[in-house]
Amino acid sequence: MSDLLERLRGRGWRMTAQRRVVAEVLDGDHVHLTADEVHARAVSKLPEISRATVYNTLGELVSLGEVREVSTDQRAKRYDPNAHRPHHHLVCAQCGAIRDVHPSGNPLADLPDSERFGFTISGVEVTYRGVCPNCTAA
Amino acid sequence: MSDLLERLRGRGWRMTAQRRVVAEVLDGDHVHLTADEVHARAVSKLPEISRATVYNTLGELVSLGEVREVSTDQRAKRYDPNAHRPHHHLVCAQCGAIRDVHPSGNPLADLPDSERFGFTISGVEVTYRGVCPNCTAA
DNA sequence: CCCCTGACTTGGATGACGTCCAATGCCTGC
DNA sequence: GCAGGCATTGGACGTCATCCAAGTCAGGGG
Repeated sequence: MSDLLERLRGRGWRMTAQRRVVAEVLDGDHVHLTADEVHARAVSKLPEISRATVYNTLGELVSLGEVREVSTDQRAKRYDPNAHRPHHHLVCAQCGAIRDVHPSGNPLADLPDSERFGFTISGVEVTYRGVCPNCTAA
Repeated sequence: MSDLLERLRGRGWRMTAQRRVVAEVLDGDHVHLTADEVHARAVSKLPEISRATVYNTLGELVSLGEVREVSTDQRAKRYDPNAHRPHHHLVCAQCGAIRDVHPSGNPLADLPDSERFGFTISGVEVTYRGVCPNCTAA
């Protein structure tokens, strides 16, 4: 993750304790925290950090392309630090668990011109829904 | 749409003026209204209808499988009366316009077992993003 | 045809999530 | 170090949605 911090500094990001903590919280695979969860974890490392700063920082990381914003349900947005390797998501309908997945096909190729209605297509998101092993067992 | 009303009555739905109006508003292709838009249109036909009733009725139509809930952005949920023919969505990143599309591939077949993490997959949603002809021109 | 009952409707309170703002704090280049 | 400007703060505000208790109404039984 420190490479992320280096990269950001290189882009002229002013480094502060708050931003460092937020970046640290967003580390790892299959991490998909809500803003509130990020804030809760950040507080445990830096008690005086405010919600507004977490929202600001997350928004900046998204604009910089370092973090992806994911809406798997109609609840709070989630933040996915795995922004550099394209992937899609698999969501448990019961507990909300999320895994990153890499399907083999190319959905963009599957949309014929006749179904594009003159749009200039720029991207596609795929969300698989199902029930995770834990919830199936229960 | 009256066939929808017939079907619902057949399932023991108590028919009321409010429900009829909501069902009428949700008619047509490429219709993806928010709850508030549904309410606004319903009010013009039945001035005293309340927001709560619109939310209740939309929720029931969704449980009955007659309407699909769609979250194309992180704003308000949208309601899609085209629930019987499977399809995906194409969204304009600028104006938010939504079209129903029918890609040729089968995304479910594109997810190998090794990428299923033990989940029991039940469905998949695909959202194409781009810019519509109107916004491209502007 | 009317009445009764349980389902439906209402609107206002409540809650989750996110944004905005003016005042203050504190990086960083000089 | 100092200054200037970007970053942080927290509390108000906004949007979308849900909840609730009280009143209303659809439609089957008599």
